[in-house]
Amino acid sequence: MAKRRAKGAASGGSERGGKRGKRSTATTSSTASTAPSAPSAASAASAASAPSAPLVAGSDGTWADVRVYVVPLRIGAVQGRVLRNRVAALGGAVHDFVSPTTNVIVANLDVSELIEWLRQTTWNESNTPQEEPRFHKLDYLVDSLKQQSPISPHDFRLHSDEEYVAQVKMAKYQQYRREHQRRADVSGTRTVALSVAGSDKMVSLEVSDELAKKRRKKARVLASREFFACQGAKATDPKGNNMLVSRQLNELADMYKAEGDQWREYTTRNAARRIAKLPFALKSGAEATKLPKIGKKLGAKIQEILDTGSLRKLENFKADDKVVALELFQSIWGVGAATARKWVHQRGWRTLRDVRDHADSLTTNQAIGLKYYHDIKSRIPRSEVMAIEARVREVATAVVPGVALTVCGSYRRGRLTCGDIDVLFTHPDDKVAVSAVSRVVPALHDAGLLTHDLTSDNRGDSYMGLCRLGPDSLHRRIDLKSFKQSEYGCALLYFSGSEHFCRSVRTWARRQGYSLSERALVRRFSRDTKSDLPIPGLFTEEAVFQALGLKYVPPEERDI
DNA sequence: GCAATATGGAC
DNA sequence: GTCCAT
DNA sequence: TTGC
Ligand SMILES: O=c1ccn([C@H]2C[C@H](O)[C@@H](COP(=O)(O)OP(=O)(O)OP(=O)(O)O)O2)c(=O)[nH]1
Ligand SMILES: [Mg+2]
Repeated sequence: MAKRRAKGAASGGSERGGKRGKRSTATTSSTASTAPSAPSAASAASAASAPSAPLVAGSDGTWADVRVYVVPLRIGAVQGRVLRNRVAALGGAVHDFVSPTTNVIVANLDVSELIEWLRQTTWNESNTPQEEPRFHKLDYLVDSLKQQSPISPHDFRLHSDEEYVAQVKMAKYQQYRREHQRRADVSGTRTVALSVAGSDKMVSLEVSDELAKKRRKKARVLASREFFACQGAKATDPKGNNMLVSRQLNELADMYKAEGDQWREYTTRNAARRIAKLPFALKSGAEATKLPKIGKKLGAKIQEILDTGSLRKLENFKADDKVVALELFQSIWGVGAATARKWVHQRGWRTLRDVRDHADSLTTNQAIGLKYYHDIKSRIPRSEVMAIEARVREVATAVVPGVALTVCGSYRRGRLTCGDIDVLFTHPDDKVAVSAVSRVVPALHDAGLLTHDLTSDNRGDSYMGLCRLGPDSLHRRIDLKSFKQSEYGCALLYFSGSEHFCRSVRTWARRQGYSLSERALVRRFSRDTKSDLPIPGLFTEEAVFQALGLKYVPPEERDI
């Protein structure tokens, strides 16, 4: 069955860095002698004597939390001094430089000039605001100072002001990407994990790795990890600025999937994910094409959505009964793009009834998928997963003493409902570990929990099938997999997903010269060894993250 | 022209 | 090798 | 569909 991907709510990441940008060396300074124009009549001078007014949206109406930097361009010395004194007199802080605590930046520039200023400035740890500052035009500060009663930025020329902020944010985002195209940090250490006798706990040690240290010299220019979805830590924009766009692109991806167009699906869905997490509203398709992996075609589609609220290409797909049927058929477990295409285009089928009427042309698994179509489609409440886990654990420990099992997948990521149950098994004895599933499966059948097999080879280390708690419960999809303890870190990382997270980690690994599978992390043929070199000791997920130079991400934050 | 995760079972 | 799955 |  083709699982429908998460709706526009997911966050995403681009795994391919943008082009390398030249770094400007210009530095910002409050004493910059660059103010080009003569002081015009300081419009702010007349702003005197007003009581407090808020400068930041949602502030408490005082200036206490306002820490402002005034860009010293197109602002005369006199006007600048007056503004700064005024803010200070009302209790706000005035910064001579942009600092980590600056939260308001005021500039008497148009957007392109401000973008240029951002570009010309070398941003580093000491001058990059920790929280996204608000950008405002000079008028904003002047008017805020002038007001008797408090005004919020949203009351003030809402449209142009928000537009200004959005454009600047995009420029800053791109600046950030450019600045972070840098050399990978090859740590020169690697992790060794030791299993502790009589326990399934393991200990990680970091040891010096002479090989890695040698490699440090040869480290090539690699993408920076913060641009990978698996390190993004960015959730969907809570304000839902671009919901309309991201939802429709995600639906378009569903249509491409229905047609079996894997790569259009992939790019479109990633675009939808990344747009969903932008912290500001897209204003045009052209603006969107500044994001990596959003090119001309997607830009035009986004523009159409912004203009008309809908996308003709998507509407056409949705109105096409062939496409609707393709999607329907692929939602049967065991039916993929090729089979659906055959049924629709060669046999003219359109409904589940059509499929049911030709049951003889189904594979064994498809027949099961069709019979339990609705059971399999419905999501499993977390509580039911826990009940199934308890039964599996009970049976498994009885038949394989000392076995350890972990329910992974969306359950481990903390989802309240799950599409299926994904269970990993291991055991301190490798021989027992790899045979765990094949020993447990017959016992689960005997216990009445397993009802249908979707894998027939029952000697393997992997099982797929249906299970149910009892005659009043729905049939649920369940996957069981066995791994050696030495593979368990990689196995947990794989089986816990999400799919997008998994692909992101593996793409990152490949960029670093590794290949990551559910069993192992291997260094791809290093000249010296002439063949692939498995990294030993990856008993835990932490060890795998560390070996890859990634910050550990708990399962709950992998739900991207 | 090619890669975009990596792997395994069924046929 | 293709299809389908995770 | 995008980017190299
Ligand atoms: O194409 C895929 C699909 C899945 N996986 C991994 C990640 C995923 O988390 C795990 C289990 O897959 P499943 O399909 O069960 O996804 P899930 O994350 O558990 O979500 P659901 O609630 O739909 O089961 O297998 C992949 O690597 N590639
Ligand atoms: Mg699952």
